[in-house]
Amino acid sequence: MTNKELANLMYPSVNKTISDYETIYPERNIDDKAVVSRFAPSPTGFVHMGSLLTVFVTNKAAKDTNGIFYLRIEDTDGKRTVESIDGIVKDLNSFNIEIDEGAISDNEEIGNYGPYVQSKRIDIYNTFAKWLVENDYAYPCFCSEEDINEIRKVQESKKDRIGYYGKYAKCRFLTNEERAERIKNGEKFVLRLKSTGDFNKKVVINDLVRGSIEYPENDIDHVLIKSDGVPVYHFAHVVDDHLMRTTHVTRGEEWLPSTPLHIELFKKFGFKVPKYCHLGLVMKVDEEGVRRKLSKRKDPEAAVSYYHEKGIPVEAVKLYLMTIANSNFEGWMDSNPGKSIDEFKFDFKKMSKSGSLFDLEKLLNISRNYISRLTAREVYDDTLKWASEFDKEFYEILTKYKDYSINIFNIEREQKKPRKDYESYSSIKSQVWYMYDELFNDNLEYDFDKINNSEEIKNILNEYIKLYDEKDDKDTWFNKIKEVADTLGYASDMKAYKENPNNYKGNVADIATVIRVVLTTSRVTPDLYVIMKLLGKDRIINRFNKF
RNA sequence: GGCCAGUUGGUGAAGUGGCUUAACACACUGCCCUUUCACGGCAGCAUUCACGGAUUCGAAUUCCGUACUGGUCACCA
Repeated sequence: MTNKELANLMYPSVNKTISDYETIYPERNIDDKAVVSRFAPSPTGFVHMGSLLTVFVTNKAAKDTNGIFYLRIEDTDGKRTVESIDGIVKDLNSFNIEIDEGAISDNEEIGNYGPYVQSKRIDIYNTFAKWLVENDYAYPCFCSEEDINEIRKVQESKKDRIGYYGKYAKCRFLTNEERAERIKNGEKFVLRLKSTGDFNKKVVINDLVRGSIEYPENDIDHVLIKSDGVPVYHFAHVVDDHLMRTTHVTRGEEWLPSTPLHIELFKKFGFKVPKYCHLGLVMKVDEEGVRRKLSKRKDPEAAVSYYHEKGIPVEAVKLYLMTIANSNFEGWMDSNPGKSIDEFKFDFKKMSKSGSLFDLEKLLNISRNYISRLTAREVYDDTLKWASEFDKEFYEILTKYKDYSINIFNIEREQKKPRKDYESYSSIKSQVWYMYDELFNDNLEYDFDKINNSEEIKNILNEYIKLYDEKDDKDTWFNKIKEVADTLGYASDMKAYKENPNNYKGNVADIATVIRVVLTTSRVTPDLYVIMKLLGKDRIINRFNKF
């Protein structure tokens, strides 16, 4: 019996050839240097921070070269419950990552190289599988799980390499007649590669991130198609990335060891091997001080939604990702102030080979800097948007006092080096709450410093309110605080105070602190002069009386 | 256990044989400025690049070995 006859028996419904598909999915008509790349997640819910880095970098590489970035859904695992892809699409959208082609919802897609969902490509895989059988590059295997375990036991006892290969690959030695017989009897089978690799020879992987890496050639007769007719990752990867004309395969470094298999498959088909970019994993140090992969299950900060809840600007997350992706990015930013991240040329070669530690501290710092460069109006709009979803109370206040809020956000903003105290939109309320009477009313805890005697505090307030005038400019305003200091026996001149502290009850800073704390409860606030201007005399008097 | 990769300060890292007495950024510490905080300024923070050996006039940078960390060895991706 010929291989062709066997192939027909195995894949009776196949009615196309590989060259048919080559015609349907022709080489892309784009520049030689253009990168065609993809994000290919399995549909297990939402996008993980590590994946987001991969997506980001992959997408950037395509954009930088006027290439194509597409989304392919790898849903070939029957055990993982197939969920909607909406979560993935939503997360991508929320980071403004544009998809040129691919699935855009559970039953819609764009682009001419689809379907982009692997479970809809079974006919294609079968066509390629059939070709392998015809050419003696693959064969049906009838081994059960027990058979495989048996083989492993033998290999372990002989200290041989584990795996279905060479003389251990029992079904490799069946005749086509035997194969046909068993198939006709309805026996389940998987399709296995008939590997021609030699473990003692080396194959070189030219990885864009890692340079050239030598591996032993693959000689394992890997399963290509499972007994349910669905391909495994390895096979789908080769078929899809060829047909979709992918030029750059970006994936986690966990795929490195199976790359020799992928290369063998590409070569058997006579396809061009794409460029590989194996990225280091994003790590974190957990409570026990152990360095490990950032986990979707254990680490809240692994989920992309965490950043939305926290109100960390999408742009800041992107900037952070780029700093871990290409370490020269920060320097580039500094020497190109105001330029968009889009103008930065990303380079795979500059990526770190080892997995980088996820640093929330650094992200927040970038976020602080980013927010400090926005206009007060932008801060208002973004915060309002955030609050509409995550803080209804604040949302209402912001809506009610729009102009007032914008003025608050503008404190010490329009200067060369703006204030950097908002690390996220969620943190803003806790820094400006005292500006709003609605939030100022309950359970006030005043954080006084040196002067904490209420009689003395009232004295100071009484003395001060006599002098306060809303129309004062900043110097006049401060001179009046000095005046109160002088009247009550505090030093108005800091130098004089430092020389002879014992001659005074305290100094002008203590007086300013009292006013500050009575108005805001806090010792730490932005410029008190501006705060008082914004509060207005009525509120000031109220708060003085309230104390 | 086999195969592969990685290892520069608290963190991200620059660095590809002499310009490195190891850049930059974050964090941290001290001082200064100052009505608080922040900003800013100044200073400090790895005599050393996991360890051992080799090559060399010279090594974080090349080679070998060891250790540690990570990945992988499924009809999961």
